[in-house]
Amino acid sequence: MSYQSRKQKILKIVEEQGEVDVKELALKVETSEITIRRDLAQMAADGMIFRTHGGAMKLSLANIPASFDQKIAANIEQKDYIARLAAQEIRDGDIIFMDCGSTVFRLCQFIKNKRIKVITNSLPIAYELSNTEVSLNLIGGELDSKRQAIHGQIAVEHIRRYQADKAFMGVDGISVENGFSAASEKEAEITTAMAAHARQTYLLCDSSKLGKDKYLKFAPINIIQYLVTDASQELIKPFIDIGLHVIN
Amino acid sequence: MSYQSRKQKILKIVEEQGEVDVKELALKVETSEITIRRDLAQMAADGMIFRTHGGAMKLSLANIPASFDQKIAANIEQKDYIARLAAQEIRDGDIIFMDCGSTVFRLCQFIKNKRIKVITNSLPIAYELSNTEVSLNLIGGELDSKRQAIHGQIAVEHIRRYQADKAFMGVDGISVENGFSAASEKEAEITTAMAAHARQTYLLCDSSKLGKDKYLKFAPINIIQYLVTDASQELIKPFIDIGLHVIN
DNA sequence: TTATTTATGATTAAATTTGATTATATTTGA
DNA sequence: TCAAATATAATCAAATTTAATCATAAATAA
Repeated sequence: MSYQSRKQKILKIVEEQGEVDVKELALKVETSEITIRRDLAQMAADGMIFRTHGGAMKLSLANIPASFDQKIAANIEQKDYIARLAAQEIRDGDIIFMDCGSTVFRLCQFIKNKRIKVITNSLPIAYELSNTEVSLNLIGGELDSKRQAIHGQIAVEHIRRYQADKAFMGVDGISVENGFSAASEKEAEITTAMAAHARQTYLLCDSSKLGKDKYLKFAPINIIQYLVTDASQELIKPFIDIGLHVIN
Repeated sequence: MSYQSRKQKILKIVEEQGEVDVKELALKVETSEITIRRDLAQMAADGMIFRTHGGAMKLSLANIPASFDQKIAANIEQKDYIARLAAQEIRDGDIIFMDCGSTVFRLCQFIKNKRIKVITNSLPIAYELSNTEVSLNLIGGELDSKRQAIHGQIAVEHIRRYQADKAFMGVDGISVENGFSAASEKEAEITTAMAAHARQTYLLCDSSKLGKDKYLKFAPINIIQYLVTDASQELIKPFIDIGLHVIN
């Protein structure tokens, strides 16, 4: 059986059952487990399935409750490392933007006791920071339930009313060649608007996104001044070379 | 079963029941208590649930400040009675305003499956209605942490952008003689703005507030068309006499 | 043909997930 | 308040899964 038709078979099984483990797939497709793993890795990279530990899931099942959750669950250590570094940049009295990135969310735990004002479009952040020392300003507009965040024209106009000291943001992809890229126009709008209305802009970005491009390129790299990351010197170097401040 | 789908299962149970303990979850998900604890710890860190001693709670139930919690808990029966009546006025396709009143909050449970758009300044309502059939529009601006709601000039301007079918609101005091009165200017602003931008305005008001005045008189009674209440005929009569529709 | 790439499988090492155990912390009720 | 009951955290160990190499076979190209 060809490589392609095997993949199709796998996809069909995953779609039908919702969730399968590697062993079962190997049996049904009559191949070794290691081949199944290789196939699954590729298919997950192509966004055809959601890879779980031990098997795979249908995308729709994996995403429904909140794609935000799974994003957040990934690479927790790196994200906390990055968030802690970013938190050190914040001074009492600052007015900061926080977008709906999963790494940005991890910032919350480190800033609960700071006397700052946070302007955010993220519902989880709003929830996490309500009843803390932080003074909150919510960006208004339509709620995107998948991201648990507010997007759209109204949100952008809201952002434009303010001038913040710092903006802390995430992004789907960033590279020296193509600048910022996103998987959604909505996120791009917010990122651009926040960057334009903050004196200093920090990108919180784990190594998995550095040097990667997504389908929508939306801004040159120089809309930010600081890159906070856990990435290696090697990965960071091109960004330093073009004049970005890198915190790591 | 992968841990991803186990987490989803847990989340679903927590959302449905509002509150569960570890033992029950372990039983239902068929795993050990320690695994449940680990999952809950992660989910709480990710802001998906609220971790309690012994189990977990739905976010919208937890972390609400005591003041708001008490307001909601007070006179539950009357509030639910009023909320149920109000919910019957809502049709699929409606665009409605909901303010941060505690009786208005009780409306949520009755409208989760309606295909409507809700524009609200209340954070608890936003949490309660996120991930339901309802499409949400959040009013932006400064968060008042005591009321868990957004108030202020920016919020008022946000409201003015929209024209809704119906507005559902609470108030601190209402009387035939003095109209609407509130304990805070901020609430008065929001009430006035919502009433002005809805075709039909419903006041949800338990008997304890009927005929009472608070220190700030801010609007004549005729900014609303409907009064939804549990009050006795005797209390209601003056309002009917001046031409208000009373639902009870 | 021969060389080279590609796909697959086997083996081993590393990482992840889970459960058990024990010590610590929290809650509850006298 | 204290003590008993309960829940949690921390540590360790086992099982499972995955990643990393290497080797082999098949397919492709020169």
